[in-house]
Amino acid sequence: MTECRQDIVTNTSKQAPTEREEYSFAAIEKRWAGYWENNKTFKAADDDTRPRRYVLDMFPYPSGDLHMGHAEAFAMGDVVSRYWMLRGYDVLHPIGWDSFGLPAENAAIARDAHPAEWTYNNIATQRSSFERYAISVDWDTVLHTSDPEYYKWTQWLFLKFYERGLTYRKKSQVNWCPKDQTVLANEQVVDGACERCGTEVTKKALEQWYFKITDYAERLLEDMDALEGHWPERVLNMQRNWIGKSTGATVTFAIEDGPEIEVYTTRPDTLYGATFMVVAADADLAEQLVTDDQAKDLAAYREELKHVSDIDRQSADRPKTGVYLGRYGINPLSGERVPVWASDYVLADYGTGAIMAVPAHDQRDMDFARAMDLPVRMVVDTGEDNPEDTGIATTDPGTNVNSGNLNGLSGQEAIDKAIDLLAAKGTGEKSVNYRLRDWLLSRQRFWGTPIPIIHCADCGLVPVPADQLPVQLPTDLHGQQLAPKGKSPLEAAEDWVNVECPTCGGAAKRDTDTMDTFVDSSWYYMRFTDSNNDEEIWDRDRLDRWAPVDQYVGGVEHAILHLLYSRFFTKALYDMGLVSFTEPFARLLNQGQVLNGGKAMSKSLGNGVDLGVQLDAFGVDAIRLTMVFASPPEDDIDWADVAPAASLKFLARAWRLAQDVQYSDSAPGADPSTGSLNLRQTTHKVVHEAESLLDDQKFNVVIARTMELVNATRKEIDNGAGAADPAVREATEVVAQLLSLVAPYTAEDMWAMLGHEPSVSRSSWLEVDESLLVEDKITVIAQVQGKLRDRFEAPADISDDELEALARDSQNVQRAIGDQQIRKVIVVKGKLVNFVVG
RNA sequence: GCCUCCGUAGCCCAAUCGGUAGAGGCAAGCGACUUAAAAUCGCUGUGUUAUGGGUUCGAGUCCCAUCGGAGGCACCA
Repeated sequence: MTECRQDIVTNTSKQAPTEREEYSFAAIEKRWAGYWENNKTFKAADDDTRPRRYVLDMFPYPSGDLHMGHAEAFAMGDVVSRYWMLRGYDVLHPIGWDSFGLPAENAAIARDAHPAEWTYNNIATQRSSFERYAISVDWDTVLHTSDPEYYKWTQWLFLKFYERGLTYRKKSQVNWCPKDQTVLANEQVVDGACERCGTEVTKKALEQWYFKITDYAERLLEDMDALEGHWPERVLNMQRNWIGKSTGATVTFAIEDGPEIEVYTTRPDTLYGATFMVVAADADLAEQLVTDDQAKDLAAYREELKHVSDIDRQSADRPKTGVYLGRYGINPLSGERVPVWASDYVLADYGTGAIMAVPAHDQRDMDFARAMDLPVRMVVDTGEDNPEDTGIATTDPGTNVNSGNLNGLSGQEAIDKAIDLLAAKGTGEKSVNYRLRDWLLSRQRFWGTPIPIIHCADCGLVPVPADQLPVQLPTDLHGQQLAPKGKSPLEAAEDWVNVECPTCGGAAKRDTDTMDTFVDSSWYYMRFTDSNNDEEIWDRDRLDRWAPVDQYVGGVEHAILHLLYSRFFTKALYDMGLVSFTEPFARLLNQGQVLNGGKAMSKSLGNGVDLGVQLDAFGVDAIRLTMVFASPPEDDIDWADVAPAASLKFLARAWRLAQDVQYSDSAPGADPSTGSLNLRQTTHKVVHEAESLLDDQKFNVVIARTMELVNATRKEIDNGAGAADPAVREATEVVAQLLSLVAPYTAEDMWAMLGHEPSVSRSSWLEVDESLLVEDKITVIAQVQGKLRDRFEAPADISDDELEALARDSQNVQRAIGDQQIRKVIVVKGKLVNFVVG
């Protein structure tokens, strides 16, 4: 931490180079190192004197030192934070670490150590790099999710959720990573593989802890409407896909000599085409339904399925398999008897785990029907070839046929009518389904928040009383004791596991699983408003003053996982009356990735670019500038395409402006209105544009405008009014302010050279003089039939009539019109005249 | 298969409301300074705005289709 920075001289007073020198990023970095931290320049005041803003970067995982990806993300967040500070807001810009997680455990196993050691060493390294990188954070807010002072409250929240029935245990077929030896949430399985290590995920029947996020599916979906325009379209789309809402009907089928079963369908209009039923082979339902005669077949089929991997199982073109259960169901509308089958193409945990199969209008059912030689009946005529003949299911809307009372209806009409008929008989109703599953939160690993539950043989699940929180991780486990064994390493800590039941005082055991680290990060943004509170989770007033986050910045890889979980937590806490808002992040910016040669940097490809090496070669400011200028923030940056050397050149060019002013007769506070009008117009135009560009997150364009201003100022110094001109000072001050958003060292140095007290971050933003934005002369274009024919200069306040007259006088225009008749003249004020002829 | 976004100069990218296609940078070329070079300064931008239609006085911008790229969901009934 700070002790790593002894080499750096700390400064607390105004300073500037005392004689003319060359731009040296190393010298400038040295001059300002430690300044902002020592002076708490970026500490949130929380004093109600100014409007507030809360800027948050997704907190880092302490995997080692900072890398290029951190450098980009934090450069973007800093632009926003520093800009708002310059605009006079009281900005909360906190920093902390997401410090629980597997890599620490693996490192501990490898070096026979405790995960805390590796974790906190890495945090110290990253902190030191952040300081060098000069991000504008309030260092008093630091928190680590692995600190007992933090996870105490994670456990407290877990119990709040438990009280409300939002946390529960359930046994089911869960995703299991054989390499990490732990269960995984649905969101952590990507293409059938573990999101973290890439190992193919298998299924295991286990009893695990869940959060009931499905209770919030509809609100998570609905509330996205309010985020429209403030979150990237892509992220909203991804979350909508993930929630996967569908509307249809649940339909009850009676079973001959058996229990009735419900099915879910989005196409109740095709009910008359249901020629068989299928239940999920791995569901209990299959076992309940199967007749004694068929029981053997079902058992054999289930055994077979155990050997099919998840990846194979999910591929749609795999031949359909299944087994007849020996039963018949009764179609509630037609009264028809239909056989009941079991297959793995029906999922146990979606809908009711059973379907009515309509082979004519669903390709999966068609494939099954063909494989098992089951009947196919067309009930919707779409005008396409009859699926009974082609084997190709038709799914478009059409006119119902062979459908009793539904005949002649089509599309939504038929669906509504079918539901009405079912409802009248009490055998079905309209219903909604979501693809979203409950969040599996328990993990069989050590380095995470312990689940604060005690298992008592007599009392069952007993929450750890609030006054006994936190349930701390044992500190005496290390090395191999932490190795994955398929059950939690905590089980080995016998002293820790065996406790008295808080209810009956009898012998009991602690829950030995730990929480998914996404639980930790679901609420950290709230804790940041009151990080050091050891009395309560947060002071409600403080939280309400700052939250929700005004601007959140982070990678799109969390589009579903973290962002969805955090939204869920916020809504659940709102319902518990613990917070007064329902969405955590008002605005979201997804910065792109930093690539190299078109590919993501990785060790295996050997194309990594080391951030430290870049910083040493070009300086912090040039690297930050390169990150921001390269492309729009959300686009990827290919490091092979950018030129940090050019950024460095530009910074030197800007810095020299300040030096020229410093060594001229210019004095701070000179009245700029006595200076070059031309340069002043440019300066005010640039500031004016920068304001809207920054609001629109077009940071790369802001840099381009700053470059223009630097060019114009250089020209004024060399071939115009000279360095002592007050307009040159004004322009250079604006350059320093704009640069302070991305190049804090250079900007601070310029500000000092211009004779101001630090910090430039605390200076006041130039108030745009509207009169300087008005141009006195404008270029007007003349068109004939929308084609450009001439352009000419005119006074800015020219009237439409005069403008038209001027255009008529143009020889080019007259030539283009020739002897054609002018039918219409369109005049756009101060811009163009268009003659419509013919 | 379904859903989103994107396609502008050799490259990265600009272009409020539909109104002059080019702001900034890279690369390239030329010039000034220099014994020379580096650094610095200056000058140099003609392109099917992916393609084809449509709307409009006027389309990079709006609509439709196609092609290409990126991403998400997917045996979800």
